[in-house]
Amino acid sequence: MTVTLADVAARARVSPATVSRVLNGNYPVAAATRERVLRAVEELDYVLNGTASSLAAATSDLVGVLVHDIADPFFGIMASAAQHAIGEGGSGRAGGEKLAVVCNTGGSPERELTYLTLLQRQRAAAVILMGGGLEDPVHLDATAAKLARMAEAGTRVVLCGRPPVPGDAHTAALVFDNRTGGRLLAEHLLGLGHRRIGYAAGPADRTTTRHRLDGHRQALAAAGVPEGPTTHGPYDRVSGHAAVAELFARDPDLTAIVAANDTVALGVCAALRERGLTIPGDVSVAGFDDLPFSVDAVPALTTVHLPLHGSGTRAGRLAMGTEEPPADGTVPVPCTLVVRDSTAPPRA
Amino acid sequence: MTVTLADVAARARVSPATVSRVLNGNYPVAAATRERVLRAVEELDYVLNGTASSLAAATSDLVGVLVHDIADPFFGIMASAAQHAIGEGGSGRAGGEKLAVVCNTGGSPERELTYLTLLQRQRAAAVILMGGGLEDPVHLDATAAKLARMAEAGTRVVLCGRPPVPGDAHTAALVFDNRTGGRLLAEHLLGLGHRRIGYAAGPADRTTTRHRLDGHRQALAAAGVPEGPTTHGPYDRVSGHAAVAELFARDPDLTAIVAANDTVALGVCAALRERGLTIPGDVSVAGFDDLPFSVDAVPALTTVHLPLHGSGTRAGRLAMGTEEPPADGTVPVPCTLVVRDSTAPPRA
DNA sequence: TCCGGGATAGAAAGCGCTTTCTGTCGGCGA
DNA sequence: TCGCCGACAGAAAGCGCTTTCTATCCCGGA
Repeated sequence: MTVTLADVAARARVSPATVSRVLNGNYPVAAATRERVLRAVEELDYVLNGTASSLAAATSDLVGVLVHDIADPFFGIMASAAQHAIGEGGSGRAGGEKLAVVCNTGGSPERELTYLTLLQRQRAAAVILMGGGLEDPVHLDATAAKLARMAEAGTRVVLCGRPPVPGDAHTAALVFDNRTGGRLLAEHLLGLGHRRIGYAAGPADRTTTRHRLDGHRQALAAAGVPEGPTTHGPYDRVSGHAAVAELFARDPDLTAIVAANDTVALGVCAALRERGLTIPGDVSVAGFDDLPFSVDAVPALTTVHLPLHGSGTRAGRLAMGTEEPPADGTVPVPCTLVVRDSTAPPRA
Repeated sequence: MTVTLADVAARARVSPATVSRVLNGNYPVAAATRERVLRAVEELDYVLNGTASSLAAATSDLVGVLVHDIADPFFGIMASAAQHAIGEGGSGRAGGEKLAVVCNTGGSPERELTYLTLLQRQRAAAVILMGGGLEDPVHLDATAAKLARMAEAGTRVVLCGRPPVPGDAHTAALVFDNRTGGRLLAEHLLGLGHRRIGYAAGPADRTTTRHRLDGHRQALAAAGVPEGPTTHGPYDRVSGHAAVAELFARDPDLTAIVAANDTVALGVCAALRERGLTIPGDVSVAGFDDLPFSVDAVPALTTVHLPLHGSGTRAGRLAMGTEEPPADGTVPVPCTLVVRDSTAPPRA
């Protein structure tokens, strides 16, 4: 049926062991023999059976990358960078590369667990979890437990943009400084003179959402400015669009709106325009993440830049073991404010 | 070390065979026995070894989804939909789901082949290739040959947005009617009165690019309007931005620009604005794909809608075997024109 | 000339599961 | 009452590879 290693061995007139050694290259084989084997491989069009190989060697070439939503550029960029880093990062078993696979959890903890189990089944070499976790302690625990077990079994675990599990020594974590990001944005608006700032936040139960909000509130409190209205919704434009009505209902005199991220900001802008309001003339709008389209938005979005690409790359390297994590496993990732055209001093 | 099926069997006081049967559920097992086994699984926290299972059963739960670039929403949306369809689509072996893995080829045929080999190694259950192929016959042949071999070995192959391989009976293909899309867009602009239309096209060597361009030219020819300047570049905003200077250099009197896709259109708009030109007052701009941000662009983009989500879902179903492909394996996907604010009659 | 040892290659024992082939047992028709 | 059959469970033979343990060969040094 399909060509097996034994067939290659027969054709090259060597033992299966030798073929395996040629393929894996971690044992001396005479040049002539190697040549013969490689020719046989070529002639028979042999493809190694990865499942058998993984089984026998008790390791695999699979690296899982779990994201909330691939279609969201935030994850797309990080995942893509990680996959690239993993592809580059030296050869896996059998002279091949690692297979970096990205899986969509849809932000659902159940799916996340399902995928983790699947990856665990495949004895994945590493797993990268991208994106904020849930605040819900039940799910947190379940996930943490599973990750701990996987780490124990030799799977490298990397968190990217998600807070580290307290007390877990096995996992490396890249943590975005969302709190500072939120603070910077608020300080920027306060500095421009805004005093009534609405906040179209992300889902209430995610760590990312809370951290950004925390920083925002911290800045307001420090300036002695009362907190404006806040809404919660998914990280999409519809959510931003819907937020506007709600925010204005709760404070008709808003002069600025901070959005959960750039995509939400786009929705906010659209809704403001529909109300006949200009940006930033009537209302200033700020986003988060500095996604690629933000610079082309009209007006170009003031936002908080997150080094998405770089973080994805580092996550990939950590997963490959190419880069060693710091002692405490946590790699802080700074956020920087990017001021563009969507924010300006309030009119009056 | 790790818990194996034999451990579970011992604990449940049954044979390994029985445990396997309980787990796979394709053989009668007495309720009481099943119960006992499941309890043992639970108690020991047993996780099936997917590699062993795949090896023994000669199939796997892996479904590969190859895309040019996850970070591009075009692919993100399709991949995400496909992954969802695959997740839903009934249980894989061992009561689990299929593991849909998406891989970034970066549009490089070498990486595409590498990933295909990796997937072939893993004895993937199916492979979905998303995005236009290369025009280059050498690479086409290499890929086609590999796909044929995989299909022969039982892997289901689905092409999505890529023309079918002529004479290949094994693969199903969802083909976007890019030609009609290009034609519709051109006819729309011609109908508005435009006679000098520039085209910021995608990479010259991709089928998608050529098909869109073909349709565009066909419409111009039918109307007896001479073809305007054309540039080629990647599907990103920078490419669109750069195209503008080039297009105007070749025809300073352009009244409309068609972009390779919406992302490119964004770059075109930005460059036009930098030149002090208004859209659509001075120049009309049209995109392609109807990506989510197009409706929020300012002005909202006239574009060609591609049912990305639906196509991804269908591709997923075809890969799962949930949906049967038509006899000739080709599923045509229609494009529809979406007229928004970025196109208007030319000034004079 | 003889021997120790480095360099290769082979034999064979698994890796952890699936599945075919055999039972075993209780019940039912004759 | 006997025999047959269906329902269930176990034995054991792999699936295709890796890797340890051995064997062989040929070299240089004594």
